Amino acid sequence: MTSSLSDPPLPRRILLVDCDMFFVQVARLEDPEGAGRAELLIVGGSATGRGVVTSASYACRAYGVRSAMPTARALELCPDAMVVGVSRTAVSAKSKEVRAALEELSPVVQAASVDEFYLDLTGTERLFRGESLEETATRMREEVLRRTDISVSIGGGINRLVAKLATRPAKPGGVFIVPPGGEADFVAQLDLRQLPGIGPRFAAQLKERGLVSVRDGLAVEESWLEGWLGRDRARWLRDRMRGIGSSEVDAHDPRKSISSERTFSHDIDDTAELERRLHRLTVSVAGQLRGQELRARTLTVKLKDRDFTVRQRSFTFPEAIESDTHLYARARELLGDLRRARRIGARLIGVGLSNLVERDRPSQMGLFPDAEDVESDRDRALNRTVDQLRDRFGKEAVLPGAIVPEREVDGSRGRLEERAMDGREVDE
DNA sequence: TCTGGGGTCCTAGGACCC
DNA sequence: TCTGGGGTCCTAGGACCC
Repeated sequence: MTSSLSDPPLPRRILLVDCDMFFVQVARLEDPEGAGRAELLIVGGSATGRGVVTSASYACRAYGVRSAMPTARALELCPDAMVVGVSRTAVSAKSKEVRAALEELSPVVQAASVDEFYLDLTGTERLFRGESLEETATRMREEVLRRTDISVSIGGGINRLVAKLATRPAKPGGVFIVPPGGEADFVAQLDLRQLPGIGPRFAAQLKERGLVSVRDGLAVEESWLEGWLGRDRARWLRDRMRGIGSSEVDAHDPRKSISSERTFSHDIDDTAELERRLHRLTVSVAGQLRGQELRARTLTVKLKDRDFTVRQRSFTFPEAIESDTHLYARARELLGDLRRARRIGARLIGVGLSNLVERDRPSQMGLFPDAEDVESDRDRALNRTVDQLRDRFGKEAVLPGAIVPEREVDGSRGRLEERAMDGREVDE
């Protein structure tokens, strides 16, 4: 029964499970009496007055509303729409539910985003008793809906690219499988702009050269394409136009970065105020970092200027670190660099951590016992204690006095700060 | 109309090493 | 003494995706 080396390899069976207008569905489940009853529903931020559409119901899309569109614009197109927000916590919890349901139905599941999951069902042919991939996908769709109340669409094919492209004809709430061998014909019906990796900018450049559909692209000389794009990009495009792509689905794909950014309701030109915002964000991402038992080597601070210029500065530590104080001390310097380079009102500030390593992996270097950029065990113990305090008493309990002792603190924060500094007193 | 927040990946130049 | 080529790491910026 086991396959031998002489058997031809079976075609891969890759599915992409894509939640239909995920944020809208979550908002409706969270508020059945309000959002749940609104046919015309937009999920998006308007808290700052600078919000954009995160997701819109299909009824709204009929009016031309699209995600990433400024909410104000969406309301012009569709004045009767209800606009709501939805908590990240609820979205993330629902995403985990969908993933857990899929993990019971498929051997390999990789989350590609909060609402997309790749499945590799290669090798399940016998397990599913000769069921076609389409039948399997249909069964999964129904099972996910039953278990999580989330409607999904499923695309399938021999690789990730084709599975992803197949979700388009599958929507809304259906299944579409591209049969093995049918990839090139399937992709040839599309426009270049629909291929993942071809965004507004590249699509415009292609159009300038008369290339709009995949057929247009396939008709040009490859040497011409190489002359324009260079060998690597030309090859990349040629493969995509033929439906050729990777079929690797990796359930253990590690996280590569953690970041947080905020757009202000009004531009900020005051460096001290920017530092306060930066401090809050840094404490938040550092908390996420420790929560995932990671450390970071690279820290990046980002500003979006009033005129939408995005600038960033980053610093790589000799060793991966995790403590609020060390990260913020360096973040503050990076912000200083950015401010010196261009002193102008900012509409957004952000902070990111990358070059992540698992916390308990032995250090790669260990050669910098005296360097000021290396944190001590005591620094780490302090931060973990603060995390425990926050878990017990809420996020605001230890913010921000314990982290920035030089800033003014009122009496109660002062006491908390001392308890946090002592560590053992609150350790369990 | 006035432009979010969370990510991934790529490129290109400079430093540094062999 | 002068010159070079490859590999890796770091930084800044940008395209793209959901």
